[in-house]
Amino acid sequence: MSHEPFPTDGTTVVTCGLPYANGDLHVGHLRGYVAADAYNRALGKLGQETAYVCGSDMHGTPIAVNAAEAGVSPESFALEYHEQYQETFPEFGVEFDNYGHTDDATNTELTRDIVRTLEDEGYVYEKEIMVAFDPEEGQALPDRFVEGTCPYCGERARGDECDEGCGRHLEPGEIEAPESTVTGNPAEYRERTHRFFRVSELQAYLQGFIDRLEGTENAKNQPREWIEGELRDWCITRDMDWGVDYPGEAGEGEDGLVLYVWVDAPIEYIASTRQYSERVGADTYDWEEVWTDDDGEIVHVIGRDIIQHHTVFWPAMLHAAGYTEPRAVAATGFITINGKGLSTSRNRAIWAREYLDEGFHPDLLRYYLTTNGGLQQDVDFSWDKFQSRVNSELVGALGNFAYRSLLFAQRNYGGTPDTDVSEAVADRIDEALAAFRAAVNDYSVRAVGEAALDLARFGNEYIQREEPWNLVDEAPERAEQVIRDCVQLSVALAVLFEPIAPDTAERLYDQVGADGDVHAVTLDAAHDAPAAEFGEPDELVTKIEDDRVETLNEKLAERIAESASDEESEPTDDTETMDLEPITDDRVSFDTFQDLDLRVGRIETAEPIEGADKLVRLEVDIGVETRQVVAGIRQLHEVDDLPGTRVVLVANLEKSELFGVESNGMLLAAGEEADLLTTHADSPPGTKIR
RNA sequence: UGCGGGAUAGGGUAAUGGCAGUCCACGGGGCUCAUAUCCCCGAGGUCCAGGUUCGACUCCUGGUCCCGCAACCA
Repeated sequence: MSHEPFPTDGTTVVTCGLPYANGDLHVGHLRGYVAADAYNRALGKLGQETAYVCGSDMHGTPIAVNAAEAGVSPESFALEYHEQYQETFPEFGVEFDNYGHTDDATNTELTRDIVRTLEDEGYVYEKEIMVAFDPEEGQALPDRFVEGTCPYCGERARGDECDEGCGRHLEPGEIEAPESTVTGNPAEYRERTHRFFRVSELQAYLQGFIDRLEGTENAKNQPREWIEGELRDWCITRDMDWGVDYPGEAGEGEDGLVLYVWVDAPIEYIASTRQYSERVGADTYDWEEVWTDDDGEIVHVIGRDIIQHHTVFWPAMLHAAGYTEPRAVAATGFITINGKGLSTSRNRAIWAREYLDEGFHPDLLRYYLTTNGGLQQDVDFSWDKFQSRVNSELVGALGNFAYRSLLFAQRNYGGTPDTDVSEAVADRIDEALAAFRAAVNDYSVRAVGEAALDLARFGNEYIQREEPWNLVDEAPERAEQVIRDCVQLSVALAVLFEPIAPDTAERLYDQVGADGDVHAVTLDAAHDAPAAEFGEPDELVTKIEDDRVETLNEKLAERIAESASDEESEPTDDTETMDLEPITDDRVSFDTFQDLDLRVGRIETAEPIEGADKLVRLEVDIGVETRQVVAGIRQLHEVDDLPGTRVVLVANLEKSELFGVESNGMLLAAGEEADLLTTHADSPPGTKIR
């Protein structure tokens, strides 16, 4: 890796975070993939040798669990999404040079290879650790699938950290009185041999790395404190079936261990580059030049939730295994919908498929997502803003300039007037090219888009100021000059805008009859002469009408409301298909039941707890006193409707604290969705339940 | 609540400690080849409270709000 400005002599790879093959694509995903695609295209425009690769992340517990629920193998479950992604990306102009997945042979073999190297280099050690095990389910319970009592302070704690008490990190096996967080079954410890990666030995290296790293501010700063603090070794194996088998001597995977998903996932970046290289030949693009040579340039575009993996564990692995370190990590912010957090479960999302089905051109969304805010900023999506930006910027500024210029040129000259571009306009184009180059070196796709839009605005200003329509008769030479300039500006716009809106750029390039492939040319093509003759231009971008936006807003609102009411009706509709837990065989004595002090309560006040999805803080009148209780009941119950509701409260449950709010008692509620229990006559608050 | 990131006009985005600028939207006026562009005028802003300073969006202290990760009394 160099720190020379782009273009460098080295070979670049641009990657984006692997989509997890577990659900449909929405605008939140698209933002990162489009940004990385645009960035890669922009690098190409600078003449940088580059490739854009990615792949689906197929492993990990959530896929295993969801596949089991769907009654299919994890492999076919994940593959189905993988294929869907593979089809969808090109529809948005996101064109990977290679798109693989983490379960293919290239990746699994390379992963085992790298792990073996880590072992050979002495970065891996075995350690016997006690792993929590659910004997009834016959299932190991890694990390947060177990909780119990902290051996240091006696507080309730998670398997890996005493989160509520002393805050200590807990090693597997330390926690006392473990139980499964999935089934609630008491867990027992079994001794297992796991493998650890000595990240701690790479601390000095990582400190240097983070100083060299380029990219967005959040990616460069967030890991600092961690890298400069105490680095712990990293357990890289898991007790699971689904994943890359650990490269064991006795036969791979024989001991039932797979690699932690965060080991094989980023290695897909390398594997995918390699697949590309092998397909096109090393003469065209050599993956080893990127990943093992000093002048390979690796640029990761990721979501800001996975910064730590890409700035600590990943460079540690690369360094220890003898690979090139990343030059830049650019972390994108998130997408909100109408100012609220995108939520797939509540259907508050704009789905990739939905957008296309509405018939909008992909370039419009590409433009919106890449230029609405800085890369690391959160960006809000609304159909209103979408319309406004498309109409005023793409239609009004860029589309209108190209259309009026080319139409005028075609009608008056049948194409490009036969004269040279003025020096002033050539200079203005150079200015735009410089802005474009600076944007790329700044990892700012937003500024790439701005460079084009600014030039379009200049074009409108220029043609307006010169009024060629008044000059054709009075000063024909002058008119020719102006229109020649405007046609050249259109050529430049096509070249500059290609990374952001590849198809729009291609159509514009066609309209001016330019030679060559606008996707392949470099920035100097902005000065290339257009065709002497070309036909009448078409509208580049279509305006979005108001009633269209109204309809879209209604659709979205309806859908969100619908999915909320679906959730409400689900528990009753689905009783037949629901897996009901068997009635437990253990009988309890009446005395044991008497130990519970259950009371009728009436909710007095209710307010949501900041930052929690389901929790609500309640004041509950139980006759003798009013209790503050925290309950996770927002799936089914509107916070505003709660006051006045009669509920059943476990009054003598030990106190606990959630999100920093004390909970003094527990409400009884049915099922996963927490359907509240109530009384049907009018027992006053405080009445004992028996 | 722990860790981290962030906050500049209605929406974006700039400003080595030195006149808060710019794009879109908004109000008024003008122009018109074009999918209503351009020009002129106007209204509107540094999250809050302290501090350092001749001078603070910028530096320091405290707070508020938003977001991510973790924790979601089931």
